Amino acid sequence: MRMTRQRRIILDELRKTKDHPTADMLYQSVRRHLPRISLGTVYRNLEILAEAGMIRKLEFGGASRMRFDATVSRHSHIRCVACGRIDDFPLDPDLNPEEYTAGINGYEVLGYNLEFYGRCPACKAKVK
Amino acid sequence: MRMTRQRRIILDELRKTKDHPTADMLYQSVRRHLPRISLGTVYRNLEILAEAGMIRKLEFGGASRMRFDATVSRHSHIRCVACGRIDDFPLDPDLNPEEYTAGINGYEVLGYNLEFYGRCPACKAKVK
DNA sequence: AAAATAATAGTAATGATTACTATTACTGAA
DNA sequence: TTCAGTAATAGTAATCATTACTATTATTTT
Repeated sequence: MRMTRQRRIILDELRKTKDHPTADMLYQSVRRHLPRISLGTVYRNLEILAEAGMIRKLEFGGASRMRFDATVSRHSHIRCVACGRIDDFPLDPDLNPEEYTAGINGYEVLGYNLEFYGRCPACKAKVK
Repeated sequence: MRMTRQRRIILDELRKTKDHPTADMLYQSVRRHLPRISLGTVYRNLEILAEAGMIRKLEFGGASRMRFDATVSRHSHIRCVACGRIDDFPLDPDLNPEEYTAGINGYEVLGYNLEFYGRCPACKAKVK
């Protein structure tokens, strides 16, 4: 993977912020450095950086648009149902979700979603 | 809310299946009973039924399309990363997510997403 | 039954994302 | 260093799920 000027600046801009921007938000801030960059380049590079494990792609339930996160270490998110803001917070693997409900980052916690992913019996058999 | 023929059949078709269909999948099966129904009607009614708490809307991370679930009681989901299949499974509020990893429904469990939602400090202050 | 209201079918619009294409910028071997 | 090969880009068009719109139809209320 070539670290092009465009790719470098996209990564830098993402790392500068803590607010899990959408592709378009990043496009706006990257344009201040590279006025001729195209939105497609931003999307493509975010995809490539995510595949390389350098950033994370968040497809947050309830939000239509994809969001991106430069923090790749394990952590969780809390989203404000009123304004859509998303904050990081540390995930404690020894806690069950119910035990977090006493105020995360000053939020009033309303609930959580816990979804698992894996390989179903049929696909497990197929690949192996 | 009027329980129109269309709305009734959409609800019935959703209740018949366990595989969390998309709006379009439901549209296909409802059309077998109402050949002239429109996709917009399916979307609108799914929205109305979800608001009434009669069904649940799943916006599963990693899946682009919305999915619908006639089971409104508390439960969780596991998605196959290979084929996209989504299965239900019971959520135990006393377990932390790590403790589920010993095979859910015959799945090979690869991981989980835990996301919280609530009201952020700013919005909490605003509304009250 | 007439008036008021809600829902529908069909179609058009929206908006995020992806695909395409000609051009440009690297890379690495001769 | 040069030049052939390859990757990446800008700009634009296409895709596709969802939502909005509108004239018409169905249901409820008075």
